[in-house]
Amino acid sequence: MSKFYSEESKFYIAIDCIIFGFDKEKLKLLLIKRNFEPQKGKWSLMGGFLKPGESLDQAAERILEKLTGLREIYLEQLHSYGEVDRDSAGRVVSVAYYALIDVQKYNEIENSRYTAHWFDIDKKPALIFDHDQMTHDALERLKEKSSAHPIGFELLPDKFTLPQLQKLYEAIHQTPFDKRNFRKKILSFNILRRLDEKDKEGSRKGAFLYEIDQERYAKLIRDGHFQV
Amino acid sequence: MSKFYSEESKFYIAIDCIIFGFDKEKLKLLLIKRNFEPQKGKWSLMGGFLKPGESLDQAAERILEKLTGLREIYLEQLHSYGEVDRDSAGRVVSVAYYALIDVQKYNEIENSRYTAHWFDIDKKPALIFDHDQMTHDALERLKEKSSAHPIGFELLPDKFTLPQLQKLYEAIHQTPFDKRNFRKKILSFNILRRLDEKDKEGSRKGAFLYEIDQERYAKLIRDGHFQV
DNA sequence: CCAAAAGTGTTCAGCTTACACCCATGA
DNA sequence: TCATGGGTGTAAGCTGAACACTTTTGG
Repeated sequence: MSKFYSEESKFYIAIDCIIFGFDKEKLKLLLIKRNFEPQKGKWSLMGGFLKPGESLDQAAERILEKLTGLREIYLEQLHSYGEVDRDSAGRVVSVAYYALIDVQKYNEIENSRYTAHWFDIDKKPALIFDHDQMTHDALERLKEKSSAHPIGFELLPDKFTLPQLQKLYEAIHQTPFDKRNFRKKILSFNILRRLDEKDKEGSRKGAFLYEIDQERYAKLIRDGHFQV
Repeated sequence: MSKFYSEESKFYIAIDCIIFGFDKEKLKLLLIKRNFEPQKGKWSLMGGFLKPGESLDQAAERILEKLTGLREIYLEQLHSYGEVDRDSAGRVVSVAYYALIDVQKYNEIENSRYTAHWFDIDKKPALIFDHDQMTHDALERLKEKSSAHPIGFELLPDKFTLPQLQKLYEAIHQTPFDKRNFRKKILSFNILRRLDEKDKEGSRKGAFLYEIDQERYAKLIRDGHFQV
């Protein structure tokens, strides 16, 4: 099989997942207490090692599912990290992926294999190795990406209100938006259907729930004229 | 050293470089005739294997220098490719980088170790493995990146004319720009100094040469208000 | 009846786009 | 003198940003 390359060196390849969530108020990050050495007991991103029979993408899906139980999640490769000393226990090149999930979907699932916790993005603890760097890079990517592609919806439940969507974009960009301009912009894409139903959690008056018109949404992603 | 991970699998890690150039007319791609098996004699991207003592970035720099003799080149990680069967000779995960270089600088260098050739981007031959995919992805990234960051200048010589710069942006975006609007926009960034010198290669009249005001250029990159 | 969040339009400035003619020069 | 590419300004439309009041309802 590898007869041509046999004099070359081989390396461990890890996959690390930056898992973003949103709980109607704040942008969250799912972290685990590392249950193996080195650095056992410290907070870290969910990760694992690449196995021979799987592609990088498949490994990322496997690792994400192992923690959250969820499949068909928005998952995108971020960057590969290859400093020689990045992992204190050996030479490991890590390919980072970031994922967007609806916190409620994860919370419904019993998961006892890991000690996991959702942290507010601005209150996360220091992480092992270069995981802080990865998290920072992922947030930057999320900012860019969510400006030009309607991926923000991946973080919300199927039904959501416009104030919730706005809070999400404000959390990602860490800056407030004007309510009227934001609504005008979002509604102009014509991908939301207003339901005859209100969510009264946030206020006395209640805010209308919306759902995505999947057909128009798919079309918008293809044509790509989304710009928040 | 690796006592913690010793039951995990290891992999070959390759670095492949998508090397873009510009020759005052067209966007080019530097390819080599592969001089080792498998697929010896086919056109491919310049690549090599990661070695134990170097980071991914260092490996990319080493490999780029080996082909072009150039250091301090614009070089950025693109994506990692990890399909199980992407390399027909074994399991290899490849981390792709793209580089921007001034064709003239490369041409001045004698290089006999490789059979290399600059291809017009739209006339490149079919490449081995998933290198066509990598090239496609790199061009997309270059489009995005050059819209929001002034990296186009990396592809030009120290002195260049505005028609040349425009041709470059047209080549990258594969679409024509309006001459007056393009000049207005570029000059509005205040990062170019017009010299008292003309380049007469392109026309009878000759076009003024410009050079970059490095100070303002660095400032613009920091502040990031560039938008073509 | 009051507090708290939801919902709703208009105006202005700045940017993007479209567009046509004269200039300088070498052959 | 003419063919070729270089250089220049203005007007119209569009988009993004700023801004304040009314509505609903639970307590």
